[in-house]
Amino acid sequence: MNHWLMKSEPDEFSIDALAKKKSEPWSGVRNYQARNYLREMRKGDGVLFYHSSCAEPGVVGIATVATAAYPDPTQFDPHSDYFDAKATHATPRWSLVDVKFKRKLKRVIALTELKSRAELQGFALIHRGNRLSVLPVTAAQWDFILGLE
DNA sequence: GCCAACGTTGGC
DNA sequence: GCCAACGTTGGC
Repeated sequence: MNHWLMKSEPDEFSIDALAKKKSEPWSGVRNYQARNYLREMRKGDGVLFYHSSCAEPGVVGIATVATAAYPDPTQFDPHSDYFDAKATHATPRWSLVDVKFKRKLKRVIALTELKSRAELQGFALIHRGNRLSVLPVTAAQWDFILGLE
């Protein structure tokens, strides 16, 4: 099993929204590196749910990858913000996975706290300038972060 | 294929 | 709201 971190703006889609919906197609990723990580995901992989662009950015919950990657339907929808005229059903460009709620953390593990930990200095999230919305997490990083809870 | 312009992300 | 980082686009 692999581990990942997925960012979401809580004003758009929060951990509480995921809790209500149980499972959600993670549409709208339009970055090739992030897309490639989505394609590497397997059902059952662990996901740290991260709130970005908000008062307290940080890890707020745990989710599970519920499906392998499949074509993101919003790329074919001309009415969608995520429409991509260059994508076709024969050659889809963008992928998504379904993400299933597991649980909220007892507290927010803030970005500032993650940055302060020597154990996480190799963690992609805390590298300055990293804007990827989907990131790999090592088993050691996963265990350490959840150990902070 | 280079690279300047532009747009987006996201912390602060 | 600012701005640094950086991915994408498009002219050449």
